[in-house]
Amino acid sequence: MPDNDKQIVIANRIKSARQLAGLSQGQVAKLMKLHRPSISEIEAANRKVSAEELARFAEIFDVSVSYLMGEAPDAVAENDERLKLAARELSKLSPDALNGLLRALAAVQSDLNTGKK
Amino acid sequence: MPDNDKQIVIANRIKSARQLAGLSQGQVAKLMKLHRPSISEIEAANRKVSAEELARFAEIFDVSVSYLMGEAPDAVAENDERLKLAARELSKLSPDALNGLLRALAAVQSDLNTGKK
DNA sequence: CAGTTGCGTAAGATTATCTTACCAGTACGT
DNA sequence: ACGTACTGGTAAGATAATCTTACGCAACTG
Repeated sequence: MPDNDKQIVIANRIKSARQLAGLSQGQVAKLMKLHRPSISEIEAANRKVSAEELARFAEIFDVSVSYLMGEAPDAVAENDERLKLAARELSKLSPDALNGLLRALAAVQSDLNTGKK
Repeated sequence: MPDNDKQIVIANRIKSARQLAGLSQGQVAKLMKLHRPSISEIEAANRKVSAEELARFAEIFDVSVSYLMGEAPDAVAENDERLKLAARELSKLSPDALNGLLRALAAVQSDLNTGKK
């Protein structure tokens, strides 16, 4: 499974973040309400980390979740030029208006898909 | 255990992001190399989501990981994620429909600006 | 040396997930 | 109406992951 790369990156980030936070595995285990061996296995990439656990790690170490996931800071890929224009229009709306519009759009789309209306 | 709240939030975000992306559970299951019932259970918050899986969901739906985690209600970032989803909805419309919608948006916007409603 | 702390790891018990299957609702064409 | 296909929820046994306890070892400290 060459897809474990991600898990290894996450494991390494967790370990280094813990060390930089000056915490022992035992202390972290207590804060996470886990047993110490679990922390050890997580840092060795022998155990998966759930999304909830990842959020808690980020809290404890005071880092962002995306950092623990080894993500690049900026990742807003906009391919279609028209989408940019549409998004720019939308960005001028208030959050409430945007909310309503999103629902309306979803409705329109499902109508198109099902051939209704 | 208000600790399951997080998982419920994540589950809801995944479900709504999937729907807005116009994908069925089966399609997502294929992309994730999981079985469809697993997607169903994840969206029902009956199964945990691993960090790796969360990253993959974010890829597939083209949203940020932190959005799926229900994090950082940084109004701007939140708005940005919703804009992405809205923009993708727009891309599914016909050119004519899109043009009309853009005009309607401009009208709505001017209404907002002038305090009308 | 004796005690402590931190970390890694093993093994059986426990729990979660997977896999297959069946079900109901919806939409569409015959 | 019918049959077919697509979507989503859920059950049950098989499978895989995690937990829990325990042991071992190295690096310190008094």
